[in-house]
Amino acid sequence: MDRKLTQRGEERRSQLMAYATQRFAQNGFHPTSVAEITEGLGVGKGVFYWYFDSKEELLRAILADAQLDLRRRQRAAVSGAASPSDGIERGIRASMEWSIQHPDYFRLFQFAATDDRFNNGLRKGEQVAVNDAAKVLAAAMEAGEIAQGDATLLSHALLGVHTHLVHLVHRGVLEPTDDVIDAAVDFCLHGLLDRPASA
Amino acid sequence: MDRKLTQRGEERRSQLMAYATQRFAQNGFHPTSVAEITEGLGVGKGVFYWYFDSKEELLRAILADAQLDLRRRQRAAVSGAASPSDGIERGIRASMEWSIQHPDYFRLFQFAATDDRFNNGLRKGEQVAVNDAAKVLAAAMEAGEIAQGDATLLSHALLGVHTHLVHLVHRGVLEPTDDVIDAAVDFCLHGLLDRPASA
DNA sequence: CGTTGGCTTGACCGGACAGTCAAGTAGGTT
DNA sequence: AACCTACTTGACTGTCCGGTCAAGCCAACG
Repeated sequence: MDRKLTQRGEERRSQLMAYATQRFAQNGFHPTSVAEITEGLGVGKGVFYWYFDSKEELLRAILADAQLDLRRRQRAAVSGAASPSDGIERGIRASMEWSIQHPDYFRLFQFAATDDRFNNGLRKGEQVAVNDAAKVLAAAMEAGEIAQGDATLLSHALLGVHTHLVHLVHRGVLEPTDDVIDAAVDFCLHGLLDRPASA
Repeated sequence: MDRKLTQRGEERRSQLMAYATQRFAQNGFHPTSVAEITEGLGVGKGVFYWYFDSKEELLRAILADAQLDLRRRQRAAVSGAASPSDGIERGIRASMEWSIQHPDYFRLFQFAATDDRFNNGLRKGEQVAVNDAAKVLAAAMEAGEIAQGDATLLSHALLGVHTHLVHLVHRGVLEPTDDVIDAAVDFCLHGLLDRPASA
């Protein structure tokens, strides 16, 4: 869908995306109908199809936006790092903070990962983020700051810890405090065996 | 749905569950219709509703079965452990092996975690498994085999590593070899900083 | 061989849903 | 004022879906 949009049009489009994000996250993608979205906004159904080709395209657009925002945040965090290993820590912290602050986006990512219709689009973005992380890890290995290993696989391990712990925060199992993030960082850096006394 | 089932009935029920598992995993729960399941099996639609109250109940039954099987495998693995830390390693290995061997179940778990209609049922089971793991971790801390920390949170961190790496195996990003499991175990035990040379 | 009850059939129902479209509105430009 | 075009409306369509049900089938048992 490529359409010339006025200022007003852009706002309407954003409004649709924001409301749909909320509904999809709370109610699920499939169970949420297009009519539910337009009615929730008090507009006619045609409005939706003026801005989006389909419900699927809408979700794809939402996911792309969210990924862009997350990556911006990650890049900004890592760019100020004093050393590779500091970059790792900043990356983990920034990712977790963002994910905790954006529960709806996080939830949509989780859903999209289970559906091939959307997963393919996500993978590209995840790939880029993981490659970035792997580069930092490789640099840290090079600098002797961390032990040798498969940088890509380790990046994914970090991602796994991040994802699962954030999920628990959103479920209310863990409090959204810095303690959780600290614990995640400690675990990623030291594992179970060799954890610093401060943990 | 409580119904007296003959041998034949039990087989039909299992057949429905097995086929639905496959379809749900490949095509998604919502996009897969009941008619698709019964037609795929070459039976009338009424057969489905003889064995299950609804599509939802079917998925719940599948998930419960899968969880039971996984927990059996985990318990068997951990029961033969020589020490708490050996139990941790066995638990991780058994869980990953099971998840790699049951991609459809794994995928349904992932989906169910994104949908409140099913997530609640899953949590109980996950809770039990995590509590088991936390007990082993606590014992290992007690025995001085691993550093002190929040055993529950650390169990979840292990779960996060497990889940994400298995996901990659199913996506074909990683080969389903023991190397992946070895790397996961190493990461969980030593983190990034203090990894043994063998890694 | 008749009866019981587990099992199967498939047409049917009410409703919901994604997407369309002809008609209309309104803000900006000339 | 006339006009253009971005935007909006909401009834409508065709389809599909979850679930029902009256009727029939058949294996087992007495």
